[in-house]
Amino acid sequence: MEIASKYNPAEVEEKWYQYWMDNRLFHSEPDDREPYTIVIPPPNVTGVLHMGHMLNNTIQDVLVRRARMQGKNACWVPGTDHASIATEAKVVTKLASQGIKKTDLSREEFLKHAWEWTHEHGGIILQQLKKLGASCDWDRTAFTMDEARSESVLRVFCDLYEKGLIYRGVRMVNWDPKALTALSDEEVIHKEVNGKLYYLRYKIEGDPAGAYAVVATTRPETIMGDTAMCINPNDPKNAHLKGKKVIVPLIKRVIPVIEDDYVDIGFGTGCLKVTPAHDVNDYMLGEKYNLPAIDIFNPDGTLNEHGAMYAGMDRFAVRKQIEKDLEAAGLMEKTEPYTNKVGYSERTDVAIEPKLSLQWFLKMEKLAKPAAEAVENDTIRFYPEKYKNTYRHWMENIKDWCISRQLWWGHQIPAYYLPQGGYVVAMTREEAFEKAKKQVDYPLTIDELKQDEDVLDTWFSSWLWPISVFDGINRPDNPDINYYYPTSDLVTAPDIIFFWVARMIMAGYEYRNEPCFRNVYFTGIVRDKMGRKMSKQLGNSPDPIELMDRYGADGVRMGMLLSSAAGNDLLFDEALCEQGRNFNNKIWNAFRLIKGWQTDKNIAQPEAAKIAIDWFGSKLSATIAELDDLFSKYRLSEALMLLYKLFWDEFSSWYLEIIKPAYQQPIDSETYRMTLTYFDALLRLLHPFMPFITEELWQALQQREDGESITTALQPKEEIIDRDLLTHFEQVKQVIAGVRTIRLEKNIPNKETLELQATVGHDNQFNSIITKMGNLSSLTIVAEKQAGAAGFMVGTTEYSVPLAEKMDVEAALQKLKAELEYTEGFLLSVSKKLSNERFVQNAKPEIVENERKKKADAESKIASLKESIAALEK
RNA sequence: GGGCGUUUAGCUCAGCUGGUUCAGAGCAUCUGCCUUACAAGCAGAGGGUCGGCGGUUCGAAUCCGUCAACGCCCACCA
Repeated sequence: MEIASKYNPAEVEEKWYQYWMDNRLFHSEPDDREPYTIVIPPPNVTGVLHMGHMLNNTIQDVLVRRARMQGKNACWVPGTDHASIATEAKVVTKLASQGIKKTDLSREEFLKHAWEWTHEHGGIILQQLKKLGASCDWDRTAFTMDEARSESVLRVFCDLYEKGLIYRGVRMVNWDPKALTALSDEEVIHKEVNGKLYYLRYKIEGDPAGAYAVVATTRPETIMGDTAMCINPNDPKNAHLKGKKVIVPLIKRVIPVIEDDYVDIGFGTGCLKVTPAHDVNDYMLGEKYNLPAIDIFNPDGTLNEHGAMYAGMDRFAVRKQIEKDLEAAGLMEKTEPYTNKVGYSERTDVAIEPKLSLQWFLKMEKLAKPAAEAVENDTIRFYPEKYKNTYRHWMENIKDWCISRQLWWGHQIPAYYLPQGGYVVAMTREEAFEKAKKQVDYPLTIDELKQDEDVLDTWFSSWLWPISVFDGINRPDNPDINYYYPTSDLVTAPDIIFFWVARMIMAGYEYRNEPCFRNVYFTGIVRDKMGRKMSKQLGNSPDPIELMDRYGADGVRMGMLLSSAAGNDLLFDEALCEQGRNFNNKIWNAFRLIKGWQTDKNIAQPEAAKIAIDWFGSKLSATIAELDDLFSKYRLSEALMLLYKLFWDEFSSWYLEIIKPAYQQPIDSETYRMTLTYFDALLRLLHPFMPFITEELWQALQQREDGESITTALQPKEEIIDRDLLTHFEQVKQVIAGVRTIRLEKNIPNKETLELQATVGHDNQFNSIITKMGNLSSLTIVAEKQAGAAGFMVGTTEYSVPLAEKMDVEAALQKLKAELEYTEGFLLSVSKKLSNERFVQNAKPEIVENERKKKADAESKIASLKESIAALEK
């Protein structure tokens, strides 16, 4: 059978994914085995795969596949998120393109469109994950708005309400004038903006001279909402304003001057305009001094009737216009350039408007306590650990969570308002009706109940995810939740540590009284190789699907993993995928070589092969031990690199080359058998990283049973490690490299055999290997180095290759002298150390001993170098 | 304004509790090879005063201080 010299991923990937599905290899049911559970960070239901998903899901798949191959009952639950605000925005845009305005639709009509959109685009991303090789249990696919998850959300809302943790109230919230909804603090991104500081003149009421106070503000358009001016009581320069009233420019409303030491004497003029409806601090002052709050904005950021002559204009247009008007009226003292931080909506990227509104909130303090402790005492571990600090800081300063959104796409808040005021909270309208009847003493029909129009924040469903995917909220004692929960690892990006991770931990303790996962692996952000964040606008984000077409899923997976330590940003470079692809090809060709050999039972096993088998066995075991350690620390890219080197350098370049029979010659069956065993083990070790090629070759390696798969084969175990052998073998490699270097330097073709002479200290037991790999005609021990031979040293043993042609004595001398000089310098520093009494006294004995050995070795090396030099100089 | 983190070879990064894993890896570079598994390859080689300065110590990439650059998170100074 002819095998192509290049691996073609396209031919095998789909085939094996189908095979895995057909044999339900990723499906999990509770049993006696130890569970290993991961819940996917659910991507937006209408999203498409981007590089961040690639990284994140590759890591999860590596962990899941490895756990599965360790004999654990591995369960990776996939699913999608309804992404309330993002999806609603997409639907609104799509409708707009068809000439339909959201406001023209009823809630039901809009939701119909949204569901259509969801069904049309939903699940694309899950199909893309299959291409990546994600070994999810697709039978368990969940959606944050499917029936079970929705019921969970409502149940939790009712429960927290009953517990008194959810309340409704008027608060200053972050208002998104584009999405027309309130946002949580976490959804606001502060950006530095270049603006102006405007100095406005507020005339003092009744002052005959027309004196005025000057107020510095960044938002002159809000003066119509001013209900006071505030000064610091200890500010001498504004003392004359005490007890006075001032007149708001343009609209000429009279407002009092109040005093509070919140005001910074040094900022601006020390006078602060107070607009309780549009600034968080002003709101607090308003509360304190009982000031009226005048809301001058419509929800969309235009000015309402309180905006007087600016009514109907957009807030930013008003800012420009009012500047001119104030100047014209002589009420603008001056403006100066000023940079300040402005909050922007994470989703719509418009400036947030602080707005007083009636919203639902969740009290966080009680929920946060066990969640904070769990991370602090390492019940839940973060990788990398530095995020513990970030987490702690947030938890200690946690504020109540605004959970209501003025949107339609989401879980509608299960609060029902009574016709004559008041409300009840219940799972269903029917239940609400029952409750309501008991509360009122007037006749009530079920239709008179009006359900709250708002929906819940998306994260209010996501925070239940590790529990709700196993239906642990609705049925808290079902076999799935009892078996799979707590989940094992969570793999996610650090930017949602507060949105999601922290809140999941809270929900976990509140509803299961247990951590929701044991370990959290934070991935970095995928950037381009120039370090820029990948974005659609920059167009620097490659299409993952296209990448996989080009390099194979395994190649891309490897590319992602090669440079991504936990928590480190990944500078994505296609060259890494190329490296991944090349590695696939290397494995493929090693397979071709092995498969091409004919065995012959009658050939005796060569000594070199026998030694190589022993050596590689130890090397393999040592690597497995190291691999286990790396995995326990979640150092995945190092783990992969370790295997890469094991396969490429140790197995291909050394082991295979040593055992390789001469061209078209058969191999002895014992060596062949062991080689297949090793290859099988290597494939299993590599499988979590590169699932497709390893399955393809594992199946081709020998006859497998129907439905058998490497995905459920066990990881190879560590066996005996002969450290001595490993050390010796490294010296053998050096000897061979020495011979090869001489070949290269002297321009001797590989085909030509060489003689190698070794002085005392050479270990004869590896001669068969050295002879084969160095293509030697003889390897002899000599008492003294022959003059005119090219040489090198390994440890304290000197090797030389007598050459027929005349060698370049000068060059050889120079090389030897340089080495002598270096070694003498080295000896000097070691001797110095040893003659230092304090070192000998203070350092650990084994270290001193080591220094003595270094000294002895250096001395012997110097002696032999001097001899060689003397011989040459004769 | 607070807090955290990073700085080691051209690039991306390892170097745990100070001393034989101490100056490393992969990629890139250079040299020689189309040697019938693989040129997407083979063999070999070069390359860093471990960000600067100061300190502790017999000994510092490693500990302490300080400065600098960069990055991230949090924060209501208009």
